[in-house]
Parts: sequence; C-alpha cells; structure tokens
Amino acid sequence: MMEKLRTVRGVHDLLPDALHKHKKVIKAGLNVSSKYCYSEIEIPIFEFSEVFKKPLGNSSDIVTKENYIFKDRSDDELMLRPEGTSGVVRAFLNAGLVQDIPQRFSYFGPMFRYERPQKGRLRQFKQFGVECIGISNSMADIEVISLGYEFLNKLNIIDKISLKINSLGDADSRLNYTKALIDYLNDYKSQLSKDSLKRLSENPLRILDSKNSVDQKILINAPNVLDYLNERSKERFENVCEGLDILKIKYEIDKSLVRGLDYYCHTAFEFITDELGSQGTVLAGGRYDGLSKMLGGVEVAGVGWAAGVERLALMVQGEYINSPDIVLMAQTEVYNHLLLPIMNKLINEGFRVEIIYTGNISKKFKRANKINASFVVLLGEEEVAKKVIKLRNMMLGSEQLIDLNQGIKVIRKTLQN
RNA sequence: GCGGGUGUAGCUCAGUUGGUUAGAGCGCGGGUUUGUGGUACCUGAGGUCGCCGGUUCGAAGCCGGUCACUCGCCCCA
Repeated sequence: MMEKLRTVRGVHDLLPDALHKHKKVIKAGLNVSSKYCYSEIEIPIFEFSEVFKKPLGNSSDIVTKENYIFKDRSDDELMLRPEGTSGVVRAFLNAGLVQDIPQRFSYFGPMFRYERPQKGRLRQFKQFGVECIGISNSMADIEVISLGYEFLNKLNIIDKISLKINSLGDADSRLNYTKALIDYLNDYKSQLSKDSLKRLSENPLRILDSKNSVDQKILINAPNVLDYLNERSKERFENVCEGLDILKIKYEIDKSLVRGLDYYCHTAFEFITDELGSQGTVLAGGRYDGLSKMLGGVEVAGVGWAAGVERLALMVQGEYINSPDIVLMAQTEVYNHLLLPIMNKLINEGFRVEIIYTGNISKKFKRANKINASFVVLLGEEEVAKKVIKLRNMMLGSEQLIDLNQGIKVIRKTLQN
C-alpha cells in the first residue's frame, strides 16, 4: 500500500456494508425517538471551544488531552465536538427556546476525540443521542431511559445488554458526599494509585470507577453515594427506580457509576455489553441540570443520553444487499445505446436496474447471476427487428420474446410474490 | 499516554536453518463453445513482503526505529 494514501489514525472509511449497518442503527434511533415525539435537530460539528470546555470540566480527559482544538484564520479558538449535549443545549439557548419548554431533541453525527484507537473506539465516531430539556421532574429521567431501552430493543440486542444506574444527587448532596469521600480516602493516600491520587484533589468522584485492584479494595469500605443523598435527591432516585420497575426494565444499582463529565447530577446510567471487549458502554447518559448555567444561560433542567453508533453497529446483524431486479444486456455493443431508454422506462416503473456493457454474452450472464438479478432483458438482432425484448427469468431459467410493456407486467407480477 | 500481539497480492494464507526473476486457493479482468448464468477450460492483471535504517557477498525471514491495526490499562459512546 502507498504509505501516504491513507486515512488518519482512528478515522475510517465506511464501505457500503458497514455504512448500511450504521444507517440501520441511526434509522432505528430516529424511528423510536420520533414516536416519543423527539424532533431531530442538527448542530455544527465544531463550536467555540468554550462551549465544550466549560460544561465538560477543565479537568476532564476530554478537554485536557483528547481534544481537537485549533485556531481558524480569524484567530478564533474552535473545537471539533467531542459530544453532542453541550451543543444541543447551546442551540436551545440561542434559539430562545427557554420560553417554550419542554423541548425534546434527537440528533446524530460525527464526534471527535483524540484517543488511542481500539475496536469500538475511534477518533472520529458517530453518536446518536436524545435530550429532554426543561423537565426537572424525575419522570423525564424514566422517559429517556425507556426510550433508550426501546431503541436497543428495536435493534434486537437488548438481551446482550444490561443497565446500570446510580444517582449523584443534587449539588448539596454531591458536595457532602465528596467531602466524606475525601476524608475517607485521605487515610489511604499512601496506597492509592497515581491516577487516583491526582484525582483526589481534582475530581474525587472519578476515583470511584478506578479499576486498579488496590484502589478497589480501599473503596469497598468507602462511603456510599446513596447514603449521602439528601431527602429530595433520595426520593427522586427512588422515583426513577420505581418507574423502571413499572416498565419492567431490569437494572442494577451501581454505586461506583460516575459519569466522567462535570455537568451531570442526579441520575446517571449506562447500558453495557460484554461483547465488545473493553469498550462495553453502548449507550450512556444522565441528568445535567447545571449545564445551561455553565454555558452562561439561565438554569434549565435536562436529561439525555448518547449511543455509540459504531459500537452498536458491531452488534447488529445484517448484510448489505443491493441486487438489481433487472439486468439489461445487448447481444453486441451496437445495441448498447438502445438499452438506455429501456432502463429509464424501467426505473420510472420503480425497478432497480443495472446495464452490463462489456464481455460476451456468457460473461454478461455470469455477472447477472453473480449480482443476483431476478430478470435479464436481452436485446439482439432478432429482438430489435421484431421490436420486442427477450425476457429471462433468472430464478426459473425460462425466457420469452415479449413486448416491453407486457414484460413489465410479467416482471411486476413475479416480483410481487 | 502506558504495556503485550500482529503486519506477505482485494480476501485467507504458504514461504524450509537468510541464497538466484516471492507462491497457492478464492476473488477480479479478457476469452473458449459463433445469442445465455450458479459448474468446466484457456489466459491476464495485481505485491518495492507496512515504512525507514542497520547487519550481511546476499534479507520477506535477523537487529533497531517508525506507522497502522489489535488486546489490556486509561478514558469513554
């Protein structure tokens, strides 16, 4: 392979087969979310970097080391979007929709993160997501999780996926808990992993999902987030769980589930599979009531999630088939141009048509067979003279000389069965 | 960002202890039976053996570096 002719690391071409699966995932998402009355929106692929920096938190990996930040010709600092929520909320604020809540949005498109590529982890990847903005009631959390569940269900993969859920509580609860956690962990400072030690001062909650075995041992007796929820937060979380029970959606409360991004509060959840190696999270989200304010807007409640399109596509079955209903061929090249008006007529009748221009008759039939054509229309000396076509049914191997209009009827009738 | 594995034609792989013009199957192109296909036959194209450098009379095979993919960590979707 020519070394210079390649895509950049972690960025892949999508050939028909893979693209087909991606579309299948996105279609299912749009389909289900539109039934929940979520409206599709599209927002820019890049924004002023502040749009992401503020809400995601300056200590988050996404902002510190995984960003694609660059300056354009007018010296504005821009960032390729690493996720969708911040942009959606920004768009919501810009459009003045605070005056018209609730708003329910769905979106999909490429996101960018400078990470080390792996299976199911790319530098340019697609997310499909939904956001329910303007409802602080816990019902919205349930609605959104239910939507995610139905989405995965439509993709026929829900039985390979489990749901984990947790609550971080409101700002008060979060603060109290963080204090307690720091107090506890301070006694183990000498044993904590390097990463965790760093987080102790920057973002203590993130220590909870450390996979370091020593950290995990220390964490066994650490204070539990759920014990530090104040009445309001606790009741809220119970409501969410109850709602899931009523929907018969199975879940597991995971006290170590902490979303990595600063803007989350209250409900956090993840749909996880063990089929994708270490990239098991397939759909994740939570509540982000503080986000709007971080962006400089008024306080607006919100919940949502995002799903990894290529991760889901890896789990989805189905090959891409695009075989023609009818293949057109001429006995010799001189008749090739006579095939074009026939093609136009046939595609206007709604058929999928391909013309085979080269090769001898035998080769042409081989090709027609290979691409799985249902019918062949053959034009030769005799047909042209008699102003008919030869129509061959490739499934049966039968053929007849027939007027084109009559032939169309035959084809239609056959394909309907 | 850290650690392990892999890298030969479009695909799946072979390539003996380093030795002349690097192979197979499948796939692809053209053709054979003078208007017909899942079979057959002939024939062709396609590889600077990921890339760069080193050792050697000589390297696809050894050494170093680099890139990409992959697995685990990290992070997340």
